[in-house]
Amino acid sequence: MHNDLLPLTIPDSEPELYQRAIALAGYTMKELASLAGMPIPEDLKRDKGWVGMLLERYLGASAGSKPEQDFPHLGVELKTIPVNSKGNPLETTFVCVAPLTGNNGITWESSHLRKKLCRVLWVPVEGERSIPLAERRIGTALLWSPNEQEERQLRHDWEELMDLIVLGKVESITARHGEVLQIRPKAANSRVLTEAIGEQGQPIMTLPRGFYLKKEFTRALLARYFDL
DNA sequence: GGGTGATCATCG
DNA sequence: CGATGATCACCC
Repeated sequence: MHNDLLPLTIPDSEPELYQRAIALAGYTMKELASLAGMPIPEDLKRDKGWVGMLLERYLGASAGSKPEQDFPHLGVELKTIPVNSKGNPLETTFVCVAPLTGNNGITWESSHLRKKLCRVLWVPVEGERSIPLAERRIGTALLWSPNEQEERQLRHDWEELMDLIVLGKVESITARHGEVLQIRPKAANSRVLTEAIGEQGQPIMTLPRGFYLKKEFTRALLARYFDL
């Protein structure tokens, strides 16, 4: 362990960010939390974002709640991804909130989702519940941008899902829509409501939704780099 | 309420 | 037993 692992500055270039991420590979949550002076919860039941926050700290991401990328000056988004012993994702990946109103004139090119996914620093983390949180290890990070096929898939699903939203069919959307991208609830609980477009074009109140990447999509992109 | 970080837990 | 729908904590 070395204190160089915990910089107090934000990275000023993409290579620097990448080097910081790579340097974390192999360390356990216990080691990193200890050096950062962060208490470790027993599990993630009530601290679901804990690993993400820990990594933000080590990589110099501007913490907090911004609809922007984690590294706006670099145009890079940070995502931690829980994986099993084979390196396959254990969970889908939240990308951003699905906009349910104000979508006139919004295109794939101008979409929030495309911006978030144009450059992502993926940090795999052991996520199996059989491993105590403190003993889980960081994997080897990778910098990714969608290739032609991935962008095509994302765009296709995004356009299909956004069409349903704009046409007032948001409440008929299930997680089964979309090949690589899905829309699921994203809220504190099922009583939370937000405005959307109803079937007759009228305003309705509905559960807030988010865009999530399906596991097969992230599995494939991780493998694409692993096999290099 | 609407964002950030995500995983939980029930059900088919 | 994996995926869908639900939920947890914190910020402003």
